[in-house]
Amino acid sequence: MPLITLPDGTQKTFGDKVSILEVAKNIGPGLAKAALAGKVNGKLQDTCFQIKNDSEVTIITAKDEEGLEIIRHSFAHLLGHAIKQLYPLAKMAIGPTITNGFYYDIELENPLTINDLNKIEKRINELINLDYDVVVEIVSPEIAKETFIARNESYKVEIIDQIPKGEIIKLYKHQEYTDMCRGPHVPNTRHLRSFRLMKVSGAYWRGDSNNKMLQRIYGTAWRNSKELNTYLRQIDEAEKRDHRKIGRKMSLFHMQEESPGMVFWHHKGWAIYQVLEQYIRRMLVERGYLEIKTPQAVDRTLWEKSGHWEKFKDDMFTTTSENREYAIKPMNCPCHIQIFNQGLKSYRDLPIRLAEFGSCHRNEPSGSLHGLMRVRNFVQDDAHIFCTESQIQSEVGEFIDLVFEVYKTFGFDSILIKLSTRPEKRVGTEEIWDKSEKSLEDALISKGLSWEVLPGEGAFYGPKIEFSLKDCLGRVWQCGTIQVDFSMPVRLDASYIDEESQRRNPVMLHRAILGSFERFIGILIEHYEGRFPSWLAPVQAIVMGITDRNSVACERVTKRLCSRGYRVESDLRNEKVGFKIREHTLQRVPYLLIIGDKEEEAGEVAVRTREGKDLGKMNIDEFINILDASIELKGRKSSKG
RNA sequence: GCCCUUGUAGCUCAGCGGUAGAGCACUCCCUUGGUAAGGGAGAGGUCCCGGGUUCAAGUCCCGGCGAGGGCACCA
Repeated sequence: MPLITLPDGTQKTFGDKVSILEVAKNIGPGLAKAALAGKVNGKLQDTCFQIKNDSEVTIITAKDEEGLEIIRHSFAHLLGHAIKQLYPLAKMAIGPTITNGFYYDIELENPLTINDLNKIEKRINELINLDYDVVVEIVSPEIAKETFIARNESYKVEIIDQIPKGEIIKLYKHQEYTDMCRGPHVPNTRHLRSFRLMKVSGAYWRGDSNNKMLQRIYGTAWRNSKELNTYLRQIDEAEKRDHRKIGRKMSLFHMQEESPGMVFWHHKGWAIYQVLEQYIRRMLVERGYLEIKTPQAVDRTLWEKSGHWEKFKDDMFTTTSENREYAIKPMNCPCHIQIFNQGLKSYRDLPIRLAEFGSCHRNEPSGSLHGLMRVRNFVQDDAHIFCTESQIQSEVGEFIDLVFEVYKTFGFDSILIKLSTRPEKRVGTEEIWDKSEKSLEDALISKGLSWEVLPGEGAFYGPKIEFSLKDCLGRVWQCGTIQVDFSMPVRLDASYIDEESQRRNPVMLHRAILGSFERFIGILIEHYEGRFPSWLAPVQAIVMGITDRNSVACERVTKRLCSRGYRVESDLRNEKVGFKIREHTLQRVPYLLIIGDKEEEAGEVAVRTREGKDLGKMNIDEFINILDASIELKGRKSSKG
């Protein structure tokens, strides 16, 4: 007689066994109807699962996060059901859940189109309306294999072959369709209502580019139509913020076929870029960094020495001259070591922090290019810290503080930290890797931070910490990084003289805060939806007259503001003021200054914000105070900090 | 790089075998108007590039290049 303990502490006994559904029924018919699955001693089970021993049981409904996960997973099976009805020759591979939904990888003769997607969606809706039961069957791997061989599902057979012998397999039957899964799944399709098939794309079997490419159908699924619609609206919102669209509308930059993956910065985009660069430069100078500049093209031999040639030669742009082969630098570090290597260094000189806003080129695969986010030519706010082993922790610690301070300046206050450890392909001994990984961990601990470990994701020369920020739509962007490197200084003969007059190799810390300027500006465009805070706004104020009688006064004000270093333009076109206000508001100019006869006479300007707020009339100095305060705040959410 | 989609005016898009279209933007004219679009006229295109099919090709087919969405990659 199993003793069932419910989350609220209530205990119940049943016969010699009891199913989760029966437990739910016993609690109440409403719960039984809503039950999607159960958690028995912490493990999720189908509602038909028979409990034989004393257990803690929780009934899972759509209200639970796990319930939503189950709904999404079941939708993948339902998609399979519809697919096999419409395309009997389809071979189903895997259909997992993902953030906001699910996908299914399928092998099909013909490529699916948007039309097919509509057709499949229609069929799914027809199946949903049948409210059929999903039946679970527990079988041996042998039976499962027979089942899928009979169904000509070679991918499923391949998966079964990798399941350890003796393990049981659950088959989920959606009428004539059979799928295989750990489960649990919803007991009936009436729990599956709110979904949308989003897109089709290619995806390699088992994520390996040597394998066949399958067709992947992405879907989103939710508890109810309200949640679904909220999600769809969110996607629209994200689309409106697309930095490529806003970049064109605001004339910040453009790209063109002749140089794929490289940016033509227009003066307005470049203004943003410059403000960022000056800001970071100032932060670095305050912290003892030395700014340098190194060559764009460097002889192949240096890249061979550094180890980059072997691993990345196909991903570098190269050029030749007089029988010598050069690589356009894909990164700055080997060059920074060359500067470090000039002159003998003492332990007293360390740490040496060399910073460069170095333009790098990487021949990224064409399919990976994406607006400003993934380009072939980029500039990092790059620096390399040469230090002793005992200085690592404090240097990493100081860097962490710097990263947090910079991100706060843009209003990013949710920062995720990841620690990437040794990858398969790597240089350096195990001992060095142990030491490097530990020093990063220790620095994080000393700052009281929590982090996620990404095993095997480190660079080939060392482990790294990555800093990702969440933008206003909750999207996560990886920007900052700090990487420990014991290898490169050895490979490129960097050394210093220690306390005992011994020549030693310094440790090198690679680090960046923004990552690439290109990407970071892309993130900012989307984060602010083009409404840059005043310190970044390409045009901080527009001066416009009511009639052309006011043009001279406008020009005078513009000139005065420009001469003080503000980015200000006048709009003297023969248009009504309403037209100009509309246009510059759409151009997201923070302040609109209007001068009519009255203002001109009083030596004032009427100030309106891009939010449509009327700040009233004031003289220029008063406006300068407002602008200064706004610039001083930068992107921070309050004037403190 | 791989799969699918896609490339027409500065921008957003329509046209899908038979002499290139719209809206906005642009130029000129009228208008000098007080806080999100005043009116009129005009100019503007090797329909991405190269082949092919056809009496005839933005339109159909093949190849290249670019872009979009994914996958893979990301020092």
